[in-house]
Amino acid sequence: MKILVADDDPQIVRALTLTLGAVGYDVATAGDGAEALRAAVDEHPDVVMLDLGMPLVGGLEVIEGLRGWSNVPVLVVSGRAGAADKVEALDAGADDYITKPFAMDELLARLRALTRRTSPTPDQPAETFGDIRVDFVAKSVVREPDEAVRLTPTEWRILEILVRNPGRLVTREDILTRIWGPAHSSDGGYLRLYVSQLRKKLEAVPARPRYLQTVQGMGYRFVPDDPGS
Amino acid sequence: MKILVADDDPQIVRALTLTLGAVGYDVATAGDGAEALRAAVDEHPDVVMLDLGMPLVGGLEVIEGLRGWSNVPVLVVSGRAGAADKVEALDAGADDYITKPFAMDELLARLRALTRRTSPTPDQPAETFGDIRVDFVAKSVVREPDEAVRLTPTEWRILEILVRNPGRLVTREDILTRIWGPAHSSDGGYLRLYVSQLRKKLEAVPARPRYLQTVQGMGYRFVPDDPGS
DNA sequence: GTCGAGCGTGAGGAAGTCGTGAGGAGCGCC
DNA sequence: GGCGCTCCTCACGACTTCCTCACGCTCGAC
Repeated sequence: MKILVADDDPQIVRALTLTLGAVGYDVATAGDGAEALRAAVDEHPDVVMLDLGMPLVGGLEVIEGLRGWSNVPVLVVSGRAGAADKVEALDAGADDYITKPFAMDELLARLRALTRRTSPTPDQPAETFGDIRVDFVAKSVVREPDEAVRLTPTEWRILEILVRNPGRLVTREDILTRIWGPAHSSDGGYLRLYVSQLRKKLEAVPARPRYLQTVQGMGYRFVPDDPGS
Repeated sequence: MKILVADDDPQIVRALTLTLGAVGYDVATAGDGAEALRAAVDEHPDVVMLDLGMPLVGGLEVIEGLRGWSNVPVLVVSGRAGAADKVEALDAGADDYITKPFAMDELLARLRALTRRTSPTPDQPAETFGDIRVDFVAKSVVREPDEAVRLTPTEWRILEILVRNPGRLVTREDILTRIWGPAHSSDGGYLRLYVSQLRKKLEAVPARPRYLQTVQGMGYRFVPDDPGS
């Protein structure tokens, strides 16, 4: 999570850099408006903290400049407490406005609130192997280039467990309890069936599985493509 | 643009209703937290204004209740000016926090800032598929070149959820809670009905849906046109 | 070579899910 | 009150999914 701090007071910049860095933000800084715009282009911050009263290019102009091509969340930090200033900044495109002096707690909370809205979907959304693409977000499986593969809910759940553990052995018992609950810890024959159907739908040669491999007496293992070969 | 105002002081509610109504908002009101949650389910506001100090069910609990199934923007209005209160509310899921007494100008500006983020879709104001054009801004559907398609409010909401998640599977449960509130997580048969009616109005061959596809046992999926073919 | 355990796979019935037509309740509007 | 619209209930047929059963195969033990 990268944040751009723009303020013409070096002491404030320094204090914010330290504090924000300490709580885990990646911090970029700018000392005036022009620098802030340049930094926004170069660094692609996830959120911008902006002082209104900067020399040369003011905070308002920075907001307007940003909004031309980006919708990164902007938090304005200003010494001016008047409603007119706030209205002006917010209507120019700022997302929040906090007046100096401020409590660091509140600032951090407002930053969290701003970034919360824009950050979801951080992890790996998909996995591909062979000509198959498994999209965990869309919950869809397609055979490249464009053929949808239909899976039943149970098939999907088993595939997800396996593919989310690439290279690792997943015991039969593990899969059974995760799908049918703790009561089913031994296979009545259905797991075999579903794996069989998955292979029929996904493997080029179902009889000789390349990706959904059986480990005798233990369970199953998803073997991803080796990018090295 | 519909706004839900929740405050236990009738005078404030009255003042806000008048002012917000005058600037063009459609206003719903609630006098306590329980009422607020009920109104959120029934009215589906585009933004919620929440007083923290309400009797019975407090503002914080309302936020938590809302966040279980909705991500409507929440602006907290409170007499408590301490940083701790702000942090608590913002971290509970509120998007902004303003202290009483406040300037009406600023309140309106903050509301504009909040709704700006969520109402005009960040990417597209409209989506087209087949000979159908869905305009999110105008909340209208037309069959090209010029025939308006009439949707009921509920139909529109379901269509919007699906079309705003192109290619993604949307769980039946997800749709149900987002439209009928957290109490309805299992289908009594009405979702099926509305989807059926949507298909009748939008699909060329309702019996063989091209765009509004069913995923057995899981939910529905909007499959957009493939621009590549 | 024989045997048995573990696994893959086909067939088929039970159970559940989905689509759709008919129709009643509630509500605002004339 | 009558009308039109929307929401929701109910019921039934069609279809999908789940699971059982049975049988054949593979592979290691002896």
